[in-house]
Amino acid sequence: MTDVNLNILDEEPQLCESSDRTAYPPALALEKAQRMADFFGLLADANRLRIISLLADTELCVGDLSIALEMSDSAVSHQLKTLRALRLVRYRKQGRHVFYQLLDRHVFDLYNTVLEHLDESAIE
Amino acid sequence: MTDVNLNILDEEPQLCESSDRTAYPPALALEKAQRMADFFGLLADANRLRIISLLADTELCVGDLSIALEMSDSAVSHQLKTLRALRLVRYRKQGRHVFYQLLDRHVFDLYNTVLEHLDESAIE
DNA sequence: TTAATGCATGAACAGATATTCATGTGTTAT
DNA sequence: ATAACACATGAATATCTGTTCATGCATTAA
Repeated sequence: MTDVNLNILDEEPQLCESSDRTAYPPALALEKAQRMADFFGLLADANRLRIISLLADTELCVGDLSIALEMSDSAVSHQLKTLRALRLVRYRKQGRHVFYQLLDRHVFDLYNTVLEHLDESAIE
Repeated sequence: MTDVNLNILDEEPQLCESSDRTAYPPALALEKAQRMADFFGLLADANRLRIISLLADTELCVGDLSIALEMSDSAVSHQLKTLRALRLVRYRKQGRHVFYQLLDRHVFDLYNTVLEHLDESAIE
């Protein structure tokens, strides 16, 4: 209880201020990190997640989504625009309706992974 | 090639504007969606991802991180504050240094999942 | 043809967030 | 004791982002 260093790996570099940046383990490249961040950012909006959850199971048009999610048509449409831009959804036009469907299953896998994670451990 | 409805499931409800919200499949509850969004939001910042990538392999102090990532001490410290608030990192004080280490492996799993995903498919 | 519907979109606005800057606290070195 | 160092933090700032509002376009209904 007194030894705070108890469970720490002892082979840690302990560089501490070598001031030579190359002495440190290579960090994730900023550009790649930014692309990952953008990807996670897609899932970092509650309404977008709810749209994804619906479009994963069912093909729905904009009006359907706005009713089911109690959002405005415009808000839904804007969200779908971003999902479209990243090819996460496909859509087909039928008359004056536009039906959307989730295209990228990988995104849905991630969605489910985190959903289960939050169920077991209250992340807060 | 002419049938746009080719690969669409035919048992789709096609509700379209039933105007009864309960007629639609239940959307992810807004509160839960928000918690998921917050979780993804944690990973939606390039510098935070780079911090996570370093702390997953190595125990480092604030100064180390700021040098390795070419960020200001203050910016790093602020980021660590948010990671700390969510119990994603542990830290131990040693003299005037504070060493940080990634605590939540689940986050790192997600990190790696997306990292690999971006490697194979250029998401843009 | 005219009106109404479904959707898209640009601009404006509001809220969130990451960084910098200034400052404070505690520790080590001189 | 005094100075330098490592880190934390509040405030201010700038940027990003999601929604609303107004409008436009295409399609269907009257």
